Amino acid sequence: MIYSTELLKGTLKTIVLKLLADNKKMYGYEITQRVKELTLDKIQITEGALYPTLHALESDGLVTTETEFIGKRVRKYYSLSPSGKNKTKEKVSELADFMDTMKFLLDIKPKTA
Amino acid sequence: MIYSTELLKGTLKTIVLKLLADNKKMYGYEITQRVKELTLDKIQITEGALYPTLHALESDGLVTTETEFIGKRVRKYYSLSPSGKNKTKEKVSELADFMDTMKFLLDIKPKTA
DNA sequence: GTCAGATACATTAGATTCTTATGTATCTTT
DNA sequence: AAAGATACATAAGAATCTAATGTATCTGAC
Repeated sequence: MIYSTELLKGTLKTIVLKLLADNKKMYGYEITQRVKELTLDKIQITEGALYPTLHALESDGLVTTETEFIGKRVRKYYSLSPSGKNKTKEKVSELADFMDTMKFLLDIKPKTA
Repeated sequence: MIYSTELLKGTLKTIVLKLLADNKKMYGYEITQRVKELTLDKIQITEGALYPTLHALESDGLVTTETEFIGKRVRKYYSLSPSGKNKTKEKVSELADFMDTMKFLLDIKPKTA
């Protein structure tokens, strides 16, 4: 199963932040591959979604970047800033809370027969 | 806590379908109030989001409607069609699966120290 | 009896966030 | 030499929400 695309909406930023919190520094392509691998291909982050997200995180001051050259090819590493670490905790706990709420909502029993 | 709005995206249709599956028939305003009540105000469905969603479900043949008059005021009840019932099962199980995947993803441990 | 707040429908402009497509360039494997 | 993987990026369009606005009726408090 590959999830219908609208489910990912709103969770991408949190996923990226959490991965950076766990891995110190990562680059864009690596993030797409890691997510694909960890979710057994169920979640595939497209580059058109990822790069704008990374740029937004950077302009919000949540991540910092450093560029490396692998041969002649550029590789741009992203790391959490201090405020990014705080934001990650917020977003992860918000999402966890939201998922609990949703689980409850999807298990509710009838009120009217 | 009230969830940041982007989280709701993609889950609204599923919430509505599930409520209809559990309650046979409901009207729009009732749905907003029920969700608000069940989630202790954490999720508040706006009318601007709900009504277009209900109309879309209807034009997709997933729900049927019947109009009632309460005094002079119109009340429009929505009920699941047979295909709506199948769709509900699909969407609920997809969302449940997605949430499991997300929980795993948000709990992952570092790969690189 | 009137006025505020709740009930109940609906639409629209604008924001956000994604997909799909496209572009550029390098590296690796056959 | 060519195909596929690696690696960055942008842009047009679709989808889905918020916030604002509109209309109208009902109810309870003063």
